[in-house]
Amino acid sequence: MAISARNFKSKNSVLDEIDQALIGLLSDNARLSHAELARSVGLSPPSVAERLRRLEEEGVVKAYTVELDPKALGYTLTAIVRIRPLPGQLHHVEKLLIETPEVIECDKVTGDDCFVARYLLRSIDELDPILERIAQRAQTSTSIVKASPVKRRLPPIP
Amino acid sequence: MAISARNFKSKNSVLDEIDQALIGLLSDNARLSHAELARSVGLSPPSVAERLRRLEEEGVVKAYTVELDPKALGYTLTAIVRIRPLPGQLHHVEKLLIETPEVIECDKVTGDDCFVARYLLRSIDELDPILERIAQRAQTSTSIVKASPVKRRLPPIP
DNA sequence: AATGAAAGTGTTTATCC
DNA sequence: GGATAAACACTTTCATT
Repeated sequence: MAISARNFKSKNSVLDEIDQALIGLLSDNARLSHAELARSVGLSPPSVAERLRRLEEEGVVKAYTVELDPKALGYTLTAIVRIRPLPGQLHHVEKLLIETPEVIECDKVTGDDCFVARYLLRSIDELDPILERIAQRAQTSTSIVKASPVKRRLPPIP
Repeated sequence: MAISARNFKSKNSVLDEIDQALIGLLSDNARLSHAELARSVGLSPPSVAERLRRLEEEGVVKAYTVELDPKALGYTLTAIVRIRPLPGQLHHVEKLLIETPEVIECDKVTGDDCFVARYLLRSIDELDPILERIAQRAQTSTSIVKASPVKRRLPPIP
């Protein structure tokens, strides 16, 4: 069988306007009922349910999740740290990053800096102790986030 | 709104085990019904509704949102770009970043590199054209994401 | 803070187009 | 792909503790 219409679709999903509208609505409030979504897009609730089922099945919609406010939990500071492990320390450093709950995101990248990690901190005083363990096994370069001109947003939808 | 007793409270939220469980459940699936949540934590649906209402009011829960899979939309590549605007170009560069839909996240940071931006790309061929406009107004340093040892996760909850 | 009861909504499945 | 209808489930409000 050649590339089937369905496989083709799932890897190159072109979403119609209604799918886009549904995703837009859910990105604002993932708890909207099928009934509310249906009223917004002009379909019946079962049709909305079926579209969401398909979007989930195709893997376009990966999850519905909750966004917490770090400030409300006392995290007043975000730091972005570039990390270059010392020779032989790569795996240990990676394990340390994974096991540090203050690291809320970490990517392994090309280039001299092997990792880029995002830390949440309660105060600037926490920076030094938290980086200390890693500093023994890696060179680090820390930037403090002053503002976020683009907060996490959706990928552009084809 | 000025600083109020309520804001104060929201800055020092200590969540009990049930609130933590609710957040944990919702972070896996923000569309779970109050009834399902209630069964999981051993409360009645109205009690769950009231706890969520409070978490939202306190600002701990900022939003319920949908997570899309960039791969399913054709974005095979993620790049992290550090951007140092040339003299006088800071605002123009910032505007450009905000208006570029491929930039799904951008922070303004301390240090020589003024911005750190996360780009989604369909292929490596897109990198050069997309950076070109910015390259006229800033020095850039690009890292390609090879892996993500820590995918976006929740802040540690007190 | 939490509950139970009741009225109002929403979901889901089957059937049809 | 989408609609309707009916059975079932959930949500929300309120009085109670």
